Amino acid sequence: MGLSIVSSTLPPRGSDLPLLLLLGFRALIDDVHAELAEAGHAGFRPLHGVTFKAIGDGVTASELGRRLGVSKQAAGKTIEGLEREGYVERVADPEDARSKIIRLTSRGVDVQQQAFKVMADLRARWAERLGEERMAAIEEALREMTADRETRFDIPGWFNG
Amino acid sequence: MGLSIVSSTLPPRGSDLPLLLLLGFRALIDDVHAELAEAGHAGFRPLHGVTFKAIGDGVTASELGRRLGVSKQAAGKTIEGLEREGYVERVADPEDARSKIIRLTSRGVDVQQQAFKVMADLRARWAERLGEERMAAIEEALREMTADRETRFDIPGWFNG
DNA sequence: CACAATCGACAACCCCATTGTCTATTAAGG
DNA sequence: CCTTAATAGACAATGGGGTTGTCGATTGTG
Repeated sequence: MGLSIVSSTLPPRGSDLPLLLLLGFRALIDDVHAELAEAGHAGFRPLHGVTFKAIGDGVTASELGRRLGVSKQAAGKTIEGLEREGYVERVADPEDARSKIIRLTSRGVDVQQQAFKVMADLRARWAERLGEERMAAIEEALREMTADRETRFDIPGWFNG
Repeated sequence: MGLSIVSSTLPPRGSDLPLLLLLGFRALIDDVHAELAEAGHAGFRPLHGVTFKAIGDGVTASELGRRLGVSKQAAGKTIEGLEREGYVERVADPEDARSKIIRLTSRGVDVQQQAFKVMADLRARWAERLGEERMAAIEEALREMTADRETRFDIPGWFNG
């Protein structure tokens, strides 16, 4: 393909920083899930990872809904799916008879551990190519620029609107 | 909150690189859309930006669907929405009577230009805080690590599964 | 000991994306 | 040419996933 007569307006220099961050993120996540798929977790999606992070050490369906930015009913549906695949379980809350605590099963913890390991491996691979110094500089810089922002888990709603 | 007796398994060092990239991306995108909202484009969502990128200099609904990783019907719906808000228009394809070309209106180009400008400004702000050298190093590193990946626009389907 | 608030479950609804089908148009091959 | 396959976009029917609304049970508050 050649040059088009009617070209789009050129983006100014430096406006592709968000895209670069997104591409980097996607590259890592894709590699992580490729590894997970090989390890028998083919159905595990990036969104599940976020849900796992939101679950943390255990939450109620209502709280999970709040963290994910969806209704508690929607969170319940998500949980059902993860429960069916054996990643999470619901146990009675000893301190509140209304609540059921959602927490990772050993299989869930296993996926998470594997994911963490792959991420660390990928980080090492990046460091290998970029040099440990540059790698650390990137991390430090990103930490600095995002220090005032809290980690939010409502990715789909946030992005899709 | 204190230390919980049952703590979650600790993520290994270096496994938070994806999260850092995501946080950085989100920080930038949030700031961009905050500015756009003030400029009268409150309904403009991150997903719309991706759609704009996928539209490029003009595409058919079918092609847009392929780029976004959704059916042409779904792409058509998205287009209707953007059309209603005056961001895109459909014009007949002079070379193919079946096709209608979707392209940005002047209003659409305006939002895009503004978004580009805000992104460049934010990049400058980052450079101010990190130093131009570090900023450039990050960009260069990300470019290097994502050079072999093509830019894909199927974000929602990719992430949500 | 009332009373408001919250938890999870159930039901009804809605939006959006999907598949399937249709006509019009284009491209390819004999 | 003329037939046949492929593609564009419109329309219809379906389904998944989200939403609101309601309910009984339980908790916390004054």
